[in-house]
Amino acid sequence: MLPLYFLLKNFRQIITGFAFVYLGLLYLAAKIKKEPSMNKKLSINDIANELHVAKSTVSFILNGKAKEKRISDELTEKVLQFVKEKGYQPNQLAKSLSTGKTKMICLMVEKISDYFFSHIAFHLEALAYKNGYKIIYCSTENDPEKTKELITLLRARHVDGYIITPPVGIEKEIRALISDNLPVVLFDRYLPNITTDYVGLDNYNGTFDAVEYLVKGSRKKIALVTLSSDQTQMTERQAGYLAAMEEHGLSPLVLRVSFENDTETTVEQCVRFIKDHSELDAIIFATNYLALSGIKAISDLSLKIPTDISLIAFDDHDVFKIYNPTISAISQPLDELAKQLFKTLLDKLENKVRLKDVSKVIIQPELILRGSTHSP
Amino acid sequence: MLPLYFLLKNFRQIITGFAFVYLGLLYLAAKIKKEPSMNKKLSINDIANELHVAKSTVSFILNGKAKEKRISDELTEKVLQFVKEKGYQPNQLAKSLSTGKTKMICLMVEKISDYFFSHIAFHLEALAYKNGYKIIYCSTENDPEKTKELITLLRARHVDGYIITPPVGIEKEIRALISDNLPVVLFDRYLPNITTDYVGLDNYNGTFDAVEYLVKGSRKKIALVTLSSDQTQMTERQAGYLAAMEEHGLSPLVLRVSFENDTETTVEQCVRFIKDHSELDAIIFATNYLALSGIKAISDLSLKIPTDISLIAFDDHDVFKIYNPTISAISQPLDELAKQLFKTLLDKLENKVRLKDVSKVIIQPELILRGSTHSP
DNA sequence: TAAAATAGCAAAACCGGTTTCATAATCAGC
DNA sequence: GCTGATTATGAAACCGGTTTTGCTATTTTA
Repeated sequence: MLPLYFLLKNFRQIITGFAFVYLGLLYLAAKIKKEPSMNKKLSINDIANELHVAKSTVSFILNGKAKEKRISDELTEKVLQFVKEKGYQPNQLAKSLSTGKTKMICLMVEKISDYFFSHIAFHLEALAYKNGYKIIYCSTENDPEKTKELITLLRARHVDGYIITPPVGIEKEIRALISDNLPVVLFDRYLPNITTDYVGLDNYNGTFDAVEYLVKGSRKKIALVTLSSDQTQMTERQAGYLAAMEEHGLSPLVLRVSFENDTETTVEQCVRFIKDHSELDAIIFATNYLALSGIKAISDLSLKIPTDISLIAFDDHDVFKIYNPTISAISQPLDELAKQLFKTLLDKLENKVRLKDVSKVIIQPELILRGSTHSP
Repeated sequence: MLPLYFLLKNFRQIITGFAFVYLGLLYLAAKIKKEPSMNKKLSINDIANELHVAKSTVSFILNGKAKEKRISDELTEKVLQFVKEKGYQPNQLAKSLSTGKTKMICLMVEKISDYFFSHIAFHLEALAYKNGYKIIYCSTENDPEKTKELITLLRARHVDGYIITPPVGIEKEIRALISDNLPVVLFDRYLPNITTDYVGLDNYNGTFDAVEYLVKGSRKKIALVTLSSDQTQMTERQAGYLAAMEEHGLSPLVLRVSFENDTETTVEQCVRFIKDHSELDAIIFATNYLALSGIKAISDLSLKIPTDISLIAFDDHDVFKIYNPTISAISQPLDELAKQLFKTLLDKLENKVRLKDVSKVIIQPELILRGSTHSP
């Protein structure tokens, strides 16, 4: 107890001593701080100091809560004027840290350079921009391990929501996101065991209708060239094809190409496939880049499109419009997909829809008929 | 002085009173905090509390400064073990706020869905990933006003560096970035009045060599189809063409197409152009999408490639490899460009190179000869 | 006319990290 | 036995916002 007693007894002297030291330090600090004249960005503290107001007051005014917090019009005007003059931009990092919202969303696709994904990215960005969001993109390259790591990294950055084309094998991580109340919208393909928002194409109808159309054009030997992939969009496309073939009593013929093939290998495989099945009169390609390889193969074999063989590609491509002949496609409405995708996510982000309520949006593809198919 | 004196006199009692109140509050706070059992993420504070250490100590250990700060191996091990068990991920926002580094870079291109840009984006992402960076992309759509706003938004988010394909008219903003010591690498095109890092193609040589090649193949009437744009990459391509034509004593012929054209309009303009100049025996297209329109035009006119007319496109495209005939291209080495681009930026970000020292990297294009050109 | 309500703003706590400074304990040297 | 250096760690300031709480002066109500 003695030291405490000593303290008490000499309280005033001690305080006085400290006060002088403190003043001295203040002076020095001011001296030092003024010196560098750095072009440091204006902070809310600077504004508060310069105007001799509390920073809370400034914060309220800047966030449009002046009325609510009963701050005088006079002061409000003064602050707004000052901010406008100085061109103050609040630090988003600080804002994010305190609010917990980053206004960033993650776009995780298979490969950003793909025609389909880069176009979705473009449309999404426009929508995000309008709503004050920024997009971080990443490519999963269909690697579950890489994807898991990406999710970890993005969680550390506290992005507000996720748009993902999931590779199989990341069910646990998606579930973790959901159970932590982070909005996730799956896209293009889904994970069968996971209940969450999804936006995608009616792949089944796409190939089904394509087969129907070819059949009407008197094609009988219709093959499907697809990827050896168990992703839903691929299995659906195949299912649609098989169902339509069965419905018309035709025997299906499917070539499955490895995902890891380079273009040359795929072309070779197509060439052999077509040679081995000389009776073929039509091919449906399950993706646009498979179609590109297929076209090359057909060209190498000197077959005529559509006389010898009719073609329909899943997913449109700029090239299909200018190739000779032009190539028919089962087209995904890119802007509509992006729109639905963003709306679904935004509804969750802005709590217009409860997190638990899932929505599935299935967009209908459009069969765009061009020169590569006979009209019925 | 009286109240102060009163305070001093009753100091101990007051303290005791406060102590009890404090303890009571602590208890309540604990009660309340425990109740929700939220799955709130582990913070460095939680770790410090649970292990009864200061958070500074934890921070040092986690940042590999244990040795430097002479923290005992024992404690270090204990903390690391705990962190590993609980799977702690530090909050990047907090980290960024205090360090001033976000480990994010901005990729600002003309349009992310373009073949060229989306491929650059893909390569860049891979490099960024390896180095712990994330990329925010945005499309300028060549609109200086939009671009200015984008820069403002990204500055507020404190991205560490910028990779930009600049539209003309944002000189001031770029200068502002530079003078605030933010690394900026311009790319694909540059702003003549601004001294900063740049990575781009030798556009001049690209068209120059293309003309040379065509001339060697006995082509005399060589036209250039380009954009009516004053961006450097375009003016350079045109300059290379004009210089080569002059060198060979040939009279140049240039069609300038508006940037805002839709595909149909461009095709029409090409058709008219070719019709109006029936003597044409070769065309160089200044971009790959112009070439696509041009090919369509030529196909519509039933001209034979390369018999009637030879073709070379600036910037390769997947389609050029499969079109019949295949299309020759002045190819930009995408991975090399991305590599140099990222290296230039990273050198600045990691202070391997001083901010003021600018580097210009000019990549040589590769003339890829395919079916659309006669061999000399 | 005193008590209660409200206007108007300041102060402080908080978000989750990093970094500087302080302190206590031990040990070497004079 | 006192001083000074070293070791090992804790406390606190800071980054720049948001939000809760607190305080005073005035106005309204009983």
